[in-house]
Amino acid sequence: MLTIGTLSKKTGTKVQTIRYYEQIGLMPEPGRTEGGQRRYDNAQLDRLSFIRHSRQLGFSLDAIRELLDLSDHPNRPCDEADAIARRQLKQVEQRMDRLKALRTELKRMVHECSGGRTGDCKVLEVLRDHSECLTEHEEIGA
Amino acid sequence: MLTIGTLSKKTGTKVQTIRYYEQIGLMPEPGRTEGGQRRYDNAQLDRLSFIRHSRQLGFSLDAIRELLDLSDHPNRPCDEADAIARRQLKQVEQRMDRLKALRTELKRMVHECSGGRTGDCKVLEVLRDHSECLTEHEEIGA
DNA sequence: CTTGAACCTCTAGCAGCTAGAGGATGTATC
DNA sequence: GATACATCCTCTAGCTGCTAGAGGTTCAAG
Repeated sequence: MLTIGTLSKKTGTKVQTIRYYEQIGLMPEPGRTEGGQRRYDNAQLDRLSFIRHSRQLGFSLDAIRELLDLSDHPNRPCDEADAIARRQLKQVEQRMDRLKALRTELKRMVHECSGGRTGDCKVLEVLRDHSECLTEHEEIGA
Repeated sequence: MLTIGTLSKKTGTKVQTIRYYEQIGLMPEPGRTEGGQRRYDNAQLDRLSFIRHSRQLGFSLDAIRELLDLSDHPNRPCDEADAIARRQLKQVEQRMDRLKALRTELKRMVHECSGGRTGDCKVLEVLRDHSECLTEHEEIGA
């Protein structure tokens, strides 16, 4: 019987976060002591580890919900899990591409700054005028 | 005299977002018609473009606030603007590193999935057991 | 039996918007 | 001048994924 604090330490998840996962139905409601404190078993520890690990790989809570669901039904074909992972991979690659463009632009900005007055600062100039950009970049909401 | 809708179209910013920027003090309060509708001038259009462009480059609203402030004082040395851009560049590079590790892991997951049942799906298996990971990855909150 | 760490619930906050309700204004056309 | 209708207004609440704090209770060790 594990307390929420133990679970927290074992998985590196904040206590509040565990309760949050329960609230949104990602973690099941655990048993309680007479006094009303949560007590977990190993299955729940595994589930939380799964969630955390998936989060580290960048999956959204919705995606994780699906993955958990698939994981709970070992006889279903695993195409879906595969598709979710592929989707995630694609997203990661897209984000990387965008970041690459940003890096190029930022490097150029920083490089060209000659250390004078803000009035002729290249950094600010570039920000003022998009047309100076050599690469395409659209980061917002990434 | 530009309406908020015109500003919106010219900068690719949602009307609501412009009002939000005003609310948090990033955009100045514009003039109003007798009826109370906002009317902008070109200086304000430039300012919004600056903000948007900075957002596209991934700067936080706080960073943008600083950059705008610097931009408003052309006689100050531009070290600060430079420092902000460097900071941003560093962040972008860190995010790229993390994404690279994630991509490796995701690729491996997807690659090893043989298309059977979820019960022996490699994707789910990897998520279940962090120790199978070949690379370090810590993405959460990135 | 007392102490004190860990637990409980509840509310509100973070970034950076976005959406919708419910109503007023501005402009073009007749 | 009337009408139509796109656009504007304010206000509130929602999104993701947590995180922090107030104010109070429970558990386990000594």
